[in-house]
Amino acid sequence: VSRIARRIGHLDMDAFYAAVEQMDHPAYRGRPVIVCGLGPRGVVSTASYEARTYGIHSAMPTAVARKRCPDGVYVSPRFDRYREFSQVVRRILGSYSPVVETISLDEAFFDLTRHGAGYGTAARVAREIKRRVQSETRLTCSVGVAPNRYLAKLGSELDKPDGFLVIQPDQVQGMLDPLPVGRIWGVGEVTERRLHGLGLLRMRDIRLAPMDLLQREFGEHGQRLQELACGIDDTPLQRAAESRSISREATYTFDVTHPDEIEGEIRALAREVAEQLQHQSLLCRVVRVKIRYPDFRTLTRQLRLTVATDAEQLIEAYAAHLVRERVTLDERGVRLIGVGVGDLSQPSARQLPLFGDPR
DNA sequence: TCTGGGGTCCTAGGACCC
DNA sequence: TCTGGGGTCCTAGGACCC
Repeated sequence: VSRIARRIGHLDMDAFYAAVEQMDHPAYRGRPVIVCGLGPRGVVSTASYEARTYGIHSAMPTAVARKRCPDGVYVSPRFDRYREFSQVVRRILGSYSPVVETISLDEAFFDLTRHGAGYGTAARVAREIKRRVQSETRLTCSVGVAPNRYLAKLGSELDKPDGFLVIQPDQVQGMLDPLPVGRIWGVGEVTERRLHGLGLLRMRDIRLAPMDLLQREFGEHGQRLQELACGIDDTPLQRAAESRSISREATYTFDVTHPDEIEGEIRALAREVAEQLQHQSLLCRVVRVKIRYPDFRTLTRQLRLTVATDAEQLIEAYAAHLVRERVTLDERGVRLIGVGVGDLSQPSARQLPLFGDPR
């Protein structure tokens, strides 16, 4: 594969869910808005910038947020509404880029390479995209343009909200070196702690670290880590791939204690999963259940089927079997119950029913 | 203050087979 | 009597992302 210099863009809507709520509800504008699970076990999806000044951020328990900002506006997400805006943005990106890689409702990568060599034109086009998104959605976004995905995303992050940042190849090292290692895509809390333990605090430290140290500590991942710290990333943009799993799970306000009730919930979730499977015309060969105990210990049990299926009764029965036979339940009950299917495939002619559709 | 829901990818260990 | 090497498949758990 030839390695052609690229100009990749990344667009990130600013505090997206909260911004949509503020647009739809003028009374919310200028106030701290927190889009979150409203129950006692809910967490924050998105905090508006007003809310962030109270130290509220994504993934924070709603209870904590309420404590920090009792007068905030707390609302549950309306994904259908967000999807509408998301589609507008995607359409705009699609009119400038041959391939748009959607990461989530509020984030996407796009490719500006064909607009010409160098960064002059790419930057101009990206500016235009940003302007159009703003005028067509009335929402602000942040845009990064760089030689690859990883740097483009970093660019949009470094200059938000309402940001615009171009990172050219000769600026990469100077820009990355002082950044904390936690900014590397794929470095979460655990890896960050391990890196700190090794005395590697900034990207520069990883860039200069001996490869055998990184490889000893992180195995295969070590080399990738160093590449990212140097700003190297050759992964191409990809259109949304076929999904590899489908799942439904729920955390209950009160722990579910009775085994019959747990099985009932499992069956209901299994039916929803099967429904979606059928809706997407897919078959599964793995069924799994997930249980989280009150102490947050979490386990999964899965089983492989001999033939791929989308049959509601089968998926329901296997899920019920797994939780009955393979999960230890006691009087403490469970806080979360989940059902999922995996190893998805499209039905082939061979798998079509021989004597008509049994449904 | 107490930890969502939807995903992806990776690793390790055991069973099994030749 | 005391234990190979390589491969595949399956399961479970964990890190990570938005």
